[in-house]
Amino acid sequence: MKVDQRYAWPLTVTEAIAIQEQLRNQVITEDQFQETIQYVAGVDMGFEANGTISRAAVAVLNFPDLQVIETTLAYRPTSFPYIPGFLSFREIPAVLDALEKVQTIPDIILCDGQGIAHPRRLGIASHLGLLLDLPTIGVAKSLLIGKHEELPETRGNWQPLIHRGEIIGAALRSRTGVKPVYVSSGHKVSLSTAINYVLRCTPKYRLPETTRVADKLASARLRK
DNA sequence: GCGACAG
DNA sequence: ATCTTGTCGC
Repeated sequence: MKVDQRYAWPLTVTEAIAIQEQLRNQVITEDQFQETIQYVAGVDMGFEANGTISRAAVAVLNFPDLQVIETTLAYRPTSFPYIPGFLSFREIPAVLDALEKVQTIPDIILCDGQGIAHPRRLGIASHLGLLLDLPTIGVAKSLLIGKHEELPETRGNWQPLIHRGEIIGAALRSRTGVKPVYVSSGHKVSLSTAINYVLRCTPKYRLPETTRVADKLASARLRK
């Protein structure tokens, strides 16, 4: 798919904050996509050579069957350090490279990380969704900000994630008896819809099949 | 000022 | 994220 790569990436945290503050108002947290979802994609990142090389993998699966349709891989020098709250500036460049190689344009992308469950409401899922103008959902393995009540052990239960009196996402039990995942709107997807799709993409394991496939492809262990 | 802190 | 073997539990 075509990806606009003319985007100017920041070199400092100060510049990054300015970009986040400017983009946060453009994020849409309501459903804004056609009802017929045919393809869902997942992205995964890996790093090599002491973190100097970024490796991005994209997996496109059909929906709701979740059969793998296509996968792509891309490398590029890492240009931004890992700083909590600024993950997108470190990972999105390589992700865009991998997405450029994709033939099948996904209807929704599930990202490894937060959507609006972010200090300035612009986690990696929201940022990527804005750049691509595609619906995105944030699915994180751990919490960045916010608090939530305990939730029942059985799959499907969830509790709202609260930050400064706002519901920014949900702690969702994607599998019975395991730690919850943190779901939030990325762009053009509401929270309830996001939860719905995450559950439909999580038939067996804690993480969505999309990210699991991408992870397998980019697994450092298997590449060694 | 002291912790917390996506991947 | 990454460094890494076996091990506990359903």
